[in-house]
Amino acid sequence: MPANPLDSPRSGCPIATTLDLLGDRWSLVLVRDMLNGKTRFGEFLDSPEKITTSVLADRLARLEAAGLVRKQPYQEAPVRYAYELTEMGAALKPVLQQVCRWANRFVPGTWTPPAAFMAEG
Amino acid sequence: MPANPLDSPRSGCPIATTLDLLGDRWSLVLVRDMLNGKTRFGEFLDSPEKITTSVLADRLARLEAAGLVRKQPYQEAPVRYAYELTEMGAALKPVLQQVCRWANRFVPGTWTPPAAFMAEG
DNA sequence: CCGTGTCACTTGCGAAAGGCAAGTGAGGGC
DNA sequence: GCCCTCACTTGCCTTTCGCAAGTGACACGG
Repeated sequence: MPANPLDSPRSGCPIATTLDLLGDRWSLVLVRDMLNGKTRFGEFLDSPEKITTSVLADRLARLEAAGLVRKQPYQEAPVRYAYELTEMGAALKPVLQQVCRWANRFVPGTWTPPAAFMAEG
Repeated sequence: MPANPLDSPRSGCPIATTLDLLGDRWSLVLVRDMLNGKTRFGEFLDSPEKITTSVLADRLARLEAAGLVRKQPYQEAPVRYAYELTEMGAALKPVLQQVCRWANRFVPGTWTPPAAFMAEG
């Protein structure tokens, strides 16, 4: 796949184009974690879904290339980076809220997200 | 992957569980087509994203196993099947509408969906 | 009958992506 | 000097994807 899938979408359909970028099992899990305040590599590894380091590094790079995530050093010596959502990335929140509503209604056993996450949507 | 990923979710998180089922580049494209009235194998092949027959057969089977899609014969001799969304599948419409709003706002070059698709959301 | 065509798939194969485990390197603490 | 943490990278193997071709049931035309 290209580094930034938005460079060569399969079609102009907004759904297909979004799936070119986010249509895998991990990207939106990372967006979820960032919406919940996680910023560091090690924090993403701690999530219960257990992403591997190689896939995590790849997804962070792709999300950054696509403009959803910004990578900033939060300290020097040694340099450590914080990953945070851009406006474009944070704007996926209503999408994830709808996903949660759907899953809570139709898929038994899914957790109810914290009220703070579902608010203002 | 298991035939029905909802049998062994990575976690109880509604987002992760939904991605176990729909987190690939094709499933939601098919849901989109069905929401737009397509029902037959050949119709899905005609979409501009050009899914291959093997992936299409696999995704239809998985969506059926998960309860999002119902497969019904619409004629005999030869038997031909129509695929249509169940209530669970059709309930993904608000998710796709949010995806369209996001993409139209942030991804240049995406088509504006027909008003009928975006209505009542 | 016999070939041609359509529909709905299945099969085979090489390429790409994903999962797992181990390694690396910069620095901090003792 | 030694071990620890953090943030990755590398290698290897398995799974999935994409493309192409093949299959089987039937309708239609000549």
